[in-house]
Amino acid sequence: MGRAPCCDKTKVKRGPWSPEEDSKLRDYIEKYGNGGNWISLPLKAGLRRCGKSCRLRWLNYLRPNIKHGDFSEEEDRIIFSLFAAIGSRWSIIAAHLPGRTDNDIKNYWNTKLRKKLVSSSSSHSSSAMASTFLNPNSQVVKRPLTPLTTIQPCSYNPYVENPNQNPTKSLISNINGFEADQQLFPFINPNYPQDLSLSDSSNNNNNISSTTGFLQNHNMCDQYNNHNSFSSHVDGKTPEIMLKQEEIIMMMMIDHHIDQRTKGYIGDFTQGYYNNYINGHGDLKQMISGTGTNSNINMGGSGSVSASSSSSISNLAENKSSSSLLQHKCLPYFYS
DNA sequence: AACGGTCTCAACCGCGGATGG
DNA sequence: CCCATCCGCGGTTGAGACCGT
Repeated sequence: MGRAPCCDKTKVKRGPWSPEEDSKLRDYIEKYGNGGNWISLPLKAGLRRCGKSCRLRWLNYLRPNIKHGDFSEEEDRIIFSLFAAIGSRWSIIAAHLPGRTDNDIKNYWNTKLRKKLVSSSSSHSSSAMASTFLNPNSQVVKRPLTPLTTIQPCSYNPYVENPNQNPTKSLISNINGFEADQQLFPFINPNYPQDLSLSDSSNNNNNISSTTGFLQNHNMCDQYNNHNSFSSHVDGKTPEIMLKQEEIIMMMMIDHHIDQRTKGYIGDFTQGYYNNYINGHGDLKQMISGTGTNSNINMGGSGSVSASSSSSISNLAENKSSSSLLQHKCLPYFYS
């Protein structure tokens, strides 16, 4: 039994909005707002439309200060950075781009940016990132593997948003206890040379990028920010944005970890956590055992977190293979 | 000019979460 | 605590525009 429809589809108009309908909706909202209820708005405004359709039309098209047209290179960089950090959370990404809607950004990513990414990555020795991921024994990885046996403090947190740009919405504020854990996410290489060229002296915190809000000493995001994204490395061989397998896994684990936090699990992000996670994901295990590169991973600590109620594990239980997780969280980097 | 393939993007769909009775 | 309702989100669709032959 499916969910009841939000309105009677036979009694509402669908498809493109006419100028008259736009005018009615704009006039009504400018006078009365949405009255806290989109469902009843169409009736009050004299529109034969579904409330959800009105909401969408207003948010994506009619609302003031909507920016249409081409995206700037700076906007591209911000989208790349945020997508790398948080994936397809379009509404959060949109919050960093004044005037842009989540729908716009989603469309832009799907039609333009992803292709840009593919064409750039494919210019590196036949899609370096794809081959790195899909063929674990690939020799494309030039950067030494991160020594994960050493826990290094890491200030990167993909869920931190620039407090200067977006004071209203911060995921971190909703995830109790998460702040402390960011120091336990060592999926960056702390020894990798940092490029702080975008440090903004006008910013009170010189470690925060004025454009993206990401802390400057995060390898991955800063390499998006500080270079022409996906351009050739100086040595002409190593795409700087390349993710290592353990970085990918760590990103997935972080997502998993946050999911657990939101469900009230408060265990540490540790060796035990890592082992539980990997053991719960057969394909990851296979990927790792196939390479041997991560066999000495040691997350430090001794605590452990049950993985049995995470959304990731639930996905497995529902026979959504963890490849779908890979697809969601990782493959956007590797489309070829 | 005609046609077919591709691209774009506004709009729709359905789900999960939040909220309030 | 349960249930109904609404909101907001991300994924998907499809009509029209565009492009190449």
